[in-house]
Amino acid sequence: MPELPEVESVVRSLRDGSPSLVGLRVRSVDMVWPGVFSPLLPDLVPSHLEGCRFAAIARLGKYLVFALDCPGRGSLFLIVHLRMTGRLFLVPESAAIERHTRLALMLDHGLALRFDDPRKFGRVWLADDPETVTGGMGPDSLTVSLEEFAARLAGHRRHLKPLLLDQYFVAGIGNIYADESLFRAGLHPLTNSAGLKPDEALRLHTAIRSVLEEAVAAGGANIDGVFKAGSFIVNVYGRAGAPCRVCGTPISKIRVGQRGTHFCPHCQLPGNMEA
DNA sequence: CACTCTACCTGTGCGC
DNA sequence: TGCGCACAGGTAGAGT
Repeated sequence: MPELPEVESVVRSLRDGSPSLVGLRVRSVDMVWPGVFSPLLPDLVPSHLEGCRFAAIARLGKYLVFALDCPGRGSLFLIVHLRMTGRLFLVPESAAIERHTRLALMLDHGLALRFDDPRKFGRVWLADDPETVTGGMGPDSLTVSLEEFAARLAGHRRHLKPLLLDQYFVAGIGNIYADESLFRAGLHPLTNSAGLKPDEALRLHTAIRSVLEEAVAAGGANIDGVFKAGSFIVNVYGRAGAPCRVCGTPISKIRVGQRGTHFCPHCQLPGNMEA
């Protein structure tokens, strides 16, 4: 389940790895599953992409944004969201298309950029301006300032868990890091954002930043037997019934806004939650 | 504005 | 062993 740290890890490996994607030119496009471009008309994709050269790679929330230089048309952006199970990686062009391969871009030097996604949730866009795809998202959760975060919190009257998951509030947090951040902040997931005291808002901001920074440094999360992008060890996500690593109380699991939500009932006191 | 539900998908793991 | 089914979750969109 790629969230901000996992997406950042993909950006870094494609940009800073050897070989780097930056500088490579698209020679041809294999539209293995055209639906990946939905709702764009897939017929138009190859003619837009062929001849374009990868110039830069960035991350906006959970989106990967590839800036391309295209002969005769200037800049173009290829934008990818991995959603639940998408993976993006460089392979030798001769590598076989696999069962879950959805898109392959044939590049210079016998390389190919592959997008594999068993669940078909992941999506790819082409745009002259990435804002047409990512526009409206909140500030990046890795870099948002305390002042802006606190002001945004006060502007809503919602439970903290669904608020953190809302990409229009802050961008980049998913179910794993929402639960981990609330645990580190010592805040119950049903705490109402509008009633947060200044020190609680500070704790939450600090927790989000430190959790995400540690997870980025670790190359993403390592969730026992489920998900293994990197080596970040979770405290609550997926640990229902297991002892809290701080106090030993069994971790609780509830549903909040249709989402599995994990927390320590001792370390994360109900506070100002309603009901 | 806040919420809930549904749809989109398929691999996994459970109970029987 | 095998079957059926709940479950996992990011996001959009519709409905309450």
